[in-house]
Parts: sequence; C-alpha cells; structure tokens
Amino acid sequence: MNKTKKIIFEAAIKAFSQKGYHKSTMDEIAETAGVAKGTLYYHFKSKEDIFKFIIDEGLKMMEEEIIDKTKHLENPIEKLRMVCKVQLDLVIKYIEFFKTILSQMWGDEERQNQLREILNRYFNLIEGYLQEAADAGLIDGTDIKVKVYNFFGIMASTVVYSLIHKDKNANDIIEETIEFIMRGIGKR
Amino acid sequence: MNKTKKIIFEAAIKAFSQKGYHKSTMDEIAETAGVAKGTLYYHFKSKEDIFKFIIDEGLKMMEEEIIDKTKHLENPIEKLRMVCKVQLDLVIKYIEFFKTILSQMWGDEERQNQLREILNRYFNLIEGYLQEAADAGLIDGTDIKVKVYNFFGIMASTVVYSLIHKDKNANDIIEETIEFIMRGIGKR
Amino acid sequence: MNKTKKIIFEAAIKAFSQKGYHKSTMDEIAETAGVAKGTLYYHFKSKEDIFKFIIDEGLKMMEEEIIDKTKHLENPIEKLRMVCKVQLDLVIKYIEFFKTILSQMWGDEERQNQLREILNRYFNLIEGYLQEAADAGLIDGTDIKVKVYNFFGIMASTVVYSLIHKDKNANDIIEETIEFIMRGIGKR
Amino acid sequence: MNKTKKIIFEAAIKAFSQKGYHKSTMDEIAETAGVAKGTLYYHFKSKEDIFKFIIDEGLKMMEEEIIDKTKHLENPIEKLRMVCKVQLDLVIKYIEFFKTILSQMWGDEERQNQLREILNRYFNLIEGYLQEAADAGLIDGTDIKVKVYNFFGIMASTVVYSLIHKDKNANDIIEETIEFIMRGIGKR
DNA sequence: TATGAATGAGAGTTCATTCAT
DNA sequence: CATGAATGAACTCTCATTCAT
Repeated sequence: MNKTKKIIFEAAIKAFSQKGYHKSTMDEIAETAGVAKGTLYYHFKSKEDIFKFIIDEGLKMMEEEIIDKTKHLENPIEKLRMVCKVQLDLVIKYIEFFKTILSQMWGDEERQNQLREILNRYFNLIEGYLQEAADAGLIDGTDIKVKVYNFFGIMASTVVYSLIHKDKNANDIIEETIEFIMRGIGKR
Repeated sequence: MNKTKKIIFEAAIKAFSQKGYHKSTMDEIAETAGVAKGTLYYHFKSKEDIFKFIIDEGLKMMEEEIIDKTKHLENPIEKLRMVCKVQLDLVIKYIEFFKTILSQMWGDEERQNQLREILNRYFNLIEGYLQEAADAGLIDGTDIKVKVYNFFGIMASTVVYSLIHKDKNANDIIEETIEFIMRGIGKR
Repeated sequence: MNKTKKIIFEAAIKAFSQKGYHKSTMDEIAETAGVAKGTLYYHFKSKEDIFKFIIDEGLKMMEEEIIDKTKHLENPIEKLRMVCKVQLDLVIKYIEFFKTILSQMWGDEERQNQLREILNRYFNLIEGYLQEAADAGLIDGTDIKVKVYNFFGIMASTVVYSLIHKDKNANDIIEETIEFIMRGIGKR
Repeated sequence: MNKTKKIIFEAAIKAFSQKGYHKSTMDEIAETAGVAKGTLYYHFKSKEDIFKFIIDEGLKMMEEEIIDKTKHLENPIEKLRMVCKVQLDLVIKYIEFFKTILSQMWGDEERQNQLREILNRYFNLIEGYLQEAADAGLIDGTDIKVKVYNFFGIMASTVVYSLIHKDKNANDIIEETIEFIMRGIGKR
C-alpha cells in the first residue's frame, strides 16, 4: 500500500467509524486525507471499494493478532480464553471499526454481501479453535457452527454495552463476558 | 392510530424491512401505501419519525408477547427458557424487522439514539427475568446487566445465521442457542 | 404535455440544438427553463429521456406536416415533389433540430439506438410515397428501400450546405436539390 | 510520424471508431496503445488534436485512393463512376471511421469546425470531377457545388443503411446507389 | 522521451421536504 | 385531510489535463 493510498485508507476509516457508511462522503474523506477527490478514484474504484478494502484489512489484522497471541498456547481451553480476550480487547480498542461492520452486515447490497463473505473467514478461524477444544473433549461438541455465531453475537454485545454506557469503561465487562462464553460453549 | 396512518405504517414496515432505512424512499412508501407523498407528512413529521414509530410499535408488540407467554409460568428458569424461545421465534418470524434494528442501532444520529432508548425498555424487561432467577439462586447472580447484553447479542447471532445460511431453516438452531444462553447465564 | 413539461421541453430543444447532446447540461436546461434541476427529473426520467422525447415529438410534427401538405394532391410525382419541398423547408427552418439528429444517429448508445428506431417511422413514410409512384410506373421501381436512404442522405446534404455556407440562404439550393432527387429516383 | 506517435494514432482510430469521440477516453487510448497517459500529451496537444490528426490522415488516404484509381481513366463519366465506386467501397470498408466523421461534423466546437475545414478539401476534389464532366457537356452543369453536397449526402446514406441493416451486406446497395447519383447529377 | 500520480471542475442523479391548492 | 408538483442541496463518479521525476 503506497503512501497516498494509506492516507486515504486512514481518512476513510475515520469517516466510516465516526459517521457510518452512508453519512460519510467522498468529499469529506478527500478533505480529511488532504487530497483531491479525484485522487480517491485514482486509488479506489468506488466508495464501496474503499469500504471493502478497509474491512478486508481490518479483519486481516484481527486474524493475525488472534493467531499470534494463541500460537504459544497448548491447552485448547486456554486458547479459547485467549481468543475471547484478544477479540474483546480489539472490539474495545477499535470500537468504531466494529460499529461500522455491525451497521453494514445486515443488508443485501453488494457491499454488504461482500462484507459477510469477508466475515466468513473470521468465522472459520473461530470454528477451528472451537473444534479443537471439542475434539479434545473439553467442550460440548454439538453444533459447533452455531456456537461460532453465538460467539460473534456476544462480541457484538460488548459494542452495545459501550454504546449504552458511554461513560463507563467497557473493560469492566470483559471478564464476565468471557465467562459467559466459556460457560455457553459448555466447558467441562 | 387512524386508518391512513396505519396504512402508511404498514407500508413503511415493509419498505424498511426489505430495503433498510437508507434505501427506502418516501416515494416508495407512499406508493406502497397508495397515498400521496404529502400525506406521509401529514401523519408523520419526517422519515425518521416514521422509523421511530415503527420501532416503538414493534418493540411494544414484542414485549407484550413475552409478558403474555410467561405470565402463567412459576419457575424463573422456565420463564427464562420461555423468554428465549419467544424472543428467538420472533426474531425468525420478523427477521427483516430485526435486521432493520440491527443496522440502525450503532450510529450517532438522532434516529439511532432514539432507537437505543427504545431498546432500553426491552433490556429492562429481560433484566427483570434474570434478576428474578438470580434472586431465587437459580443462576449466577453476578453482573446481571452484562448478561442482558450477552442475551441480546445471542439474539443477533440468530439473524447472522439466517443471513449466512439463507437456504436453511433458522428454527434448527433455536434449541442449541437456548442451551447456550442457559449455560452462559450460569444456570445451576 | 402540461405547462412545466413544455417549458422544459423547449429549453432542452434550445440547448441540444445549440450545443449538441453532450455539451448540453441539465443545469443549463433547468436554468433556461427557469425551474430547479430536480424539476427536470420530476417530469423526465433522465437526460436521455428528454432527448428521446424531443426527437419523438419533432419527428411526429414533421410527419404530420408532410401528410397534411400532400393529402390534397393526386399525382404521385407531385406528391413526391411536395414531400421533398416540405422536408427541405423543414430542414432549413429547424436546422438546429436536424443537426442534433444528425450528430446522434451514428452511435451505439441506448439513446442513439432509440433515435434510429424513431427515424424508421419516417423512413416508412417516405417509402410509401416512393412505392406509390413506382406502382404507377412513374419512377424506377427497383430498390425502393435504397432510394429511401438516398433521399434521407440528400436531406442531410442540405444541412451540410448550411453549415459550410453559413452566410448564404439555404433556400437557394432547394430547387436544385429537389431536381437531383427527382432525377435520382428515376422519374420518367 | 515516429513509431510511438503511430502507435497512439492507431489506438485512437480504433477507439474513436468503436466508441465515438466522447465515449473514447484518453486512458483507454493510452492503454490500447500500450503507453502511459502522459505520453499522449507528449505527442499530441490534446484529445481534440488527436482527433484532428486522425481525420486529416484519413481524408488524405481517401483522396489519394480516389486520385490513384481514376488517373488512368479518360472519360469524365467513367471517372465519376469510379469516384462513386471508390468512395462507397471505402465507406463500407472503414464504416466506423465514417460514423465518427458523421457524428462530429455538425457542431460548433473547435474540433468540429476543423473537421469541416478538412472535409472542404474533399468537397473540392469531388467538385473537380463534376466540373470536368460538366465542361465536357456530359452532365447537367448547373449548381455544381450543390451537387457536391448531394454527392456527400448519398455517401452518408450508405452508412445509414449499414446502421439499420446491420446483418446485411452494404455492398448490395452500391450499384443502385451509384445509379442514383449518376441519374441525380443529370448524366446525359 | 516517457511516465503515472494527482488534480478539480463539472457532470447526471437522488430524495426528504415544502406548500399552494 | 389529502395532494403532488416543485425544490435544491448533496451525492457519487468521470476524465482531460498537468507536472515532477
């Protein structure tokens, strides 16, 4: 990613996170980036293209972080706890990015379908960890796929908490949320 | 709610559910309702006003259904199971309505803040059921509020499932999802 | 055609005639018409739609004029002469309109295909007059369809003349052009 | 014309012929030519400049072909027939090139005025052949200039034919069209 | 000679809202 | 109560041209 593209990328993240996809305009992104509007279109095909690029990069970083932080662990349960921890930490750290995802993942527009496709990569990653624990007989092994969605849903709940308790520190709920998940997946 | 207002209300539900808030136009709502565009503004202040009205009515119905279906039950755990069941059934039945909520609840626009305020009523309702079970010592009593959000998140996961497995019947995952919740809240 | 639509129609004719299709802007048409730009889109689907509407109306008027001016004549040759005369008079009178047609009829865009479809109506009209004269044995009867195109081409040549001799009066060439056509079609 | 310029020239011909002037972009021409966009501006002043260059070269070739194919003929009428034949053959062979000319010759932009100036050279050439025949008393000698335009118009009609009967072979109408012209100019 | 990243004016289109009837 | 023509700000996107390298 060259310099200008990166500048645009960052300006767009900021815009989408603060205002959501529809309320962010190309004019505004260009101004924040300090480039002309045409430059946006030199580096990206369209507004949707910028969006997709951001989601893609963001998810990639998240996956890398999860993999990196779990690779030194042996116990599948410990791994799962770490996945939860990393995941929830990232949600709190990049809460605006997650809001963008959560606002755009429900519809039927091209952009939204693509977003879900990218998310699928993440779901597969989580499934791997759950399956590993199930294979070791450490958690309930039925309906692993459903558990993946539940896992995702609880991650979303952290965002809801932050939205409703804007004054509070969402870190406070991480431990309890991890426990909820661990119990939910049927840890033995 | 008089006749014309009701017609508009229903046309708007249909539009928002099928296309989301932004892609639904006042023109389209008016056409579906079979009234002139100006008539929309006679009965509602604005597009956001229609949206708020729908969310309000929808949540009200949901709350009534939950209360109605649990009032004959005695055991707090049975009540909670019923709350889950009713809730997930409604999600599947009115999935488009929930998609609309889920797409609009993350932002900072007036409409979105109002939506969260309305959702709070629902959160309080759920909290009551959880508190009751906790008071009876039937579930883990710590951080009840956090459990409410987790509960909500899992509801959302059912929508995700439907989005990703468009061909499958989401009813298949209800039982497993209820179990996830019951374990997650620390049923004893 | 209601009042506002007519105003837009006339502003658009003026714009397209003076500047051609591509150089005419919706802003300019709106300003000339004295309405807001949005009003253009209330009455027409798109810029192309305005264009098509104009061509359609223009050709209709032309056909009516030709039919009207020939209906009292009996002799097919006299009719043909009158067709030529009316046609060439119209070309000179509405030369800007014909330039618009001539600039837009060669391409492969939707608008241009539609234009040719509309032109076909005119070709059929001319063919009728030629066929009548051929049936009466008054002109060469071979390849009537080709003669129709030749007829059209010569009409175009009048526009070329006007373009190149902007100072001169194109009426001067009408008689000679009619003779060219009459000889060309093989009048006996 | 050096190598790079020639490559650009050919890419531009292809573009203008296939898509017309306005729909052809400098990006596309550069890509077809296999050079950078800046290179276009090294060899040509502007897009209009490329256009003019192409028209100029194209007309030159056409004139050369006409002169070449008639120079061995003695009889002015035979020459005229040959001019028609060569002309119509070229129209059919390079129909896309002629469409480009025909779409651009009616307006008032600089490029369009220049195009007509270049066309004038061709008109003078045709006039020479007609004058020669008139001087020899072989055709009607009145209004030779008007006949030139008529001649041009009929050439255009061949393009119209091709546009409307895309499936048919335009060669089929050449003979009849030549006859139309020969009769039209008043061959004796 | 050649490049290609950057530009920015300007295009067509959308749509929530208004208001005279 | 209801209408629908009219509005205009705001939007995304295009593309010929420039210029530092």
